[in-house]
Amino acid sequence: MPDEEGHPSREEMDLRCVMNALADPLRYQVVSALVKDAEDKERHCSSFGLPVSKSTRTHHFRILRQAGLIRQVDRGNSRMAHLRRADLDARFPGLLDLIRQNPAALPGSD
Amino acid sequence: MPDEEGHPSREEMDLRCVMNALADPLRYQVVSALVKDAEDKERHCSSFGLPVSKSTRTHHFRILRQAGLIRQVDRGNSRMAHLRRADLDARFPGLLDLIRQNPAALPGSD
DNA sequence: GGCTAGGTACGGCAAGGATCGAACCTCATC
DNA sequence: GATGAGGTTCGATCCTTGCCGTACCTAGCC
Repeated sequence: MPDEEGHPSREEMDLRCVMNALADPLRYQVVSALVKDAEDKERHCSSFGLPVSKSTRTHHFRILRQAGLIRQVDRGNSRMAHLRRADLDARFPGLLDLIRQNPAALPGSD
Repeated sequence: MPDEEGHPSREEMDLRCVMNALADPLRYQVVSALVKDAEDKERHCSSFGLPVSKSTRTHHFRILRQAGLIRQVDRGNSRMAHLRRADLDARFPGLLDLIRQNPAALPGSD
């Protein structure tokens, strides 16, 4: 079962759940940005420039977290997100390569 | 641009569109079944045992077709579907392997 | 030609989910 | 302790979409 913060274990990850998370353009944009980052780089949840309100952002990050795509950790006041690269590579080999080769069409965020 | 029947060319395929198509359990089930089949095997659209009406089936197959996952060809009265294996392997290498390794949890069809 | 089976198109209904604002919580800072 | 920034939760709204039935089209068959 997922931990208290909703992170599934590597074995619990479900491909359809991941697909569903990636089907949304905002969420794909976040994951695509994380994939391009350096290994395990942590990013502020508000650093992706999502054109939505705080509550909507929380909603999208929860879906990404519950799908197992990202891990969120508390850093004092803020919350940092980073790709679960090792878990994803182990559980869904090739997935991150696919995303890397198909970057999100961002409105000027490259 | 897609042809008259809505099949996108290999270059037109969009990963998010594919993800969106695969996010639905019924559609994932269809693609998962096709992936397990022999190379380029054609299947009757009604041979997947989808628990929905004809019109809903048409709806789902259209989405799969427009995403580029399957190709539908007229065979007289019926319409046969087959995986666009070569196109998918070229455009999204590793995707079909992911699906193959994560079969749909079918209600008694294994 | 008439019938049937397989598919599609259309209109409508209902569930899911993307969105927001407001209220609240927590931590860091002053 | 007060303040402010960053996040979450809640309730409401609205749009998408999965679903169906009906009507219609086409091909094959009698």
